[in-house]
Amino acid sequence: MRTHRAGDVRPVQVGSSVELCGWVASRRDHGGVVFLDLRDTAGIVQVVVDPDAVAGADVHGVRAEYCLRVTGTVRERPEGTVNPDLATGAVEVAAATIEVLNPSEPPPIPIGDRVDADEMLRLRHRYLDLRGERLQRNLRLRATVNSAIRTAMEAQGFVEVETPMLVASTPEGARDFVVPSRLSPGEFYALPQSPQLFKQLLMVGGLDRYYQIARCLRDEDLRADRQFEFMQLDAEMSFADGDDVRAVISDAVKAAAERVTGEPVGEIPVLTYAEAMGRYGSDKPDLRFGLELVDLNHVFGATEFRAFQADSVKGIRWPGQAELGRGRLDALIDRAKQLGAAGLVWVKVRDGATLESPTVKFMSEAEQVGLADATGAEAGDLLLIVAGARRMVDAVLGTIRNDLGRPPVHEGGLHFCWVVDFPLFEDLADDGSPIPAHHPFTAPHPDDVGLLDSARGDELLTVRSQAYDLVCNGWELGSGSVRIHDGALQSRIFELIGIDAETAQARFGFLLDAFRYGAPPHAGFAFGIDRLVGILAGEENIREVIAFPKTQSGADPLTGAPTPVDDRHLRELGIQVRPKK
RNA sequence: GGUCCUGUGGUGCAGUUUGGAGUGCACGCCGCCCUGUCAAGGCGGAGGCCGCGGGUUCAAAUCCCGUCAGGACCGCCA
Repeated sequence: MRTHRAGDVRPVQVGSSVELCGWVASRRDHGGVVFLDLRDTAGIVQVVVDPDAVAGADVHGVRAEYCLRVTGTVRERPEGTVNPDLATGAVEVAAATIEVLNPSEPPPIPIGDRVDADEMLRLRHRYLDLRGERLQRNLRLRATVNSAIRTAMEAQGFVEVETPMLVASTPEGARDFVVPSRLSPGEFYALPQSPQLFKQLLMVGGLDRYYQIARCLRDEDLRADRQFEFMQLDAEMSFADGDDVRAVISDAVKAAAERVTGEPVGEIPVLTYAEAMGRYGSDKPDLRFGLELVDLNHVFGATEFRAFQADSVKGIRWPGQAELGRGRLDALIDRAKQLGAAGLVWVKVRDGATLESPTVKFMSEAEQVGLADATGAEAGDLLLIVAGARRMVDAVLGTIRNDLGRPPVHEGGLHFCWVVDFPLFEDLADDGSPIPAHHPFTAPHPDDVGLLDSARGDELLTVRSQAYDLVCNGWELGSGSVRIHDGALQSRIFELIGIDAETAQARFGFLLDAFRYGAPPHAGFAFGIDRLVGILAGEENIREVIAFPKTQSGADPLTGAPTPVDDRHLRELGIQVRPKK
């Protein structure tokens, strides 16, 4: 039907006949001459129509988003009418014939690079929104990322294996989406939260290096960076440790980023969890900006200032902000309190390193000097200090750091980092048993295995694991770990987290059974494609990189999902729906 | 489960603080004019359950209560 794509027409085609298909992006009808901007997936080209000379449809009747086939001749634009904003702006197509392939009603949302339509309308008419530059660009970028990842993984000997979508439900982790079984009424499949167990079985099965761009489903509340269903690069390696896995994943992520941006991504730095929390107050630190947390414990170790007599005293130096007004300072204090701190002390640094604050009078001379030294304070800076329990101080200052300095997603380049040595347990349950931070197959750090037996209570929370996260610009892209392949150690972990042998066998028996047959040491990783694509596309919201996303309440305004189903259908499944309260 | 923001012709907004006639802006739509525009321009026109329900009031887009929808966040996401 066509010889070229509209957006591909260039001066080399001047003089030749072309046949183009696309949509009317805009029309400018001057009566005696009509300009049509014809859009297709490659871009826009200007078609010039002389109503008296053109064959086919009445050009005055053509409207926005009509689907057209245009034949004509490419010519240089007359002097002074070149449009530098268009890739095709040096040329235009003089129309010989115009064929209306399909007319269009006036579109309910504007189509183009402008993005001011209500998102509900955009989703309801997604097929129109998809015609616009933004989603076209984002979906192509996404395809590029997928392709680069596949190429990189295959080059390293990884085999793509598909795992089932109908799996067994497990009580751990996120809420499962559940699928009723017709052949076993009253029983249910779950949709996979991830291929976790299957990929470990593939290792036992000798596949050695597995990967999959896998769809994962979790029935949890949606967010700007979370949908019910999302894609992960899921991978697992045998005879490999965390370093091996991180090297492979770094390679794939870098390949994707480089294919998209054209810029090399440098070596990805590795931080320990303790370092990330200590310096950035976050396990997903945004390394695009400074404002690092400064430890002040050595300065205020013997202080008379009651507010600073605490487990941890830390601060942030905010350069050049000493003129901040009372209102902003009070807002920072409120923010700190809202985040769980008892308060927040601000100190303004004046000329000659004089400190100004309602609290300076409580600090000794040596403490004031020490504070200025430790933070590297210069005249004009503002210091923000929080004291209290160590975890709270880090968390509060980490959040405030992001409040103060975090740039929009499209600014500041790409700053990946690995965070390693995560704690094995995130907290203690009410009965005192530790709650796993990752999943129960995560191997403890080799240096801390002894602690599993000796540690009591809170001490267990210091046990490190061999779990690691990949972070970019403050977004958690994904996580992985070295898995336990030793049956005795696995039993010990189950015991610690309060899963007795019987329960473990009932839930994970098939995996534990498999591990009895010479399971290889293995480690793996999974990261979210949607989030990576979001960052690379400069989008704050992953709905912008998904063709057909759902709203925050889990609805699809286009198809109307979710919907009720027929009673007959329910009866077949042995399901009765309870009336709403 | 919770906190906050938003809801006004087809679209994007202003109007809500301080109640007084559906008032306004831009885009789009319809008609006419127009041979170099590119978000074309000119003239004219149509188009409204102010999300929905209730309350207060002589009077509600505006104040109050509830509810629905969308969004941001907390909880949740091993």
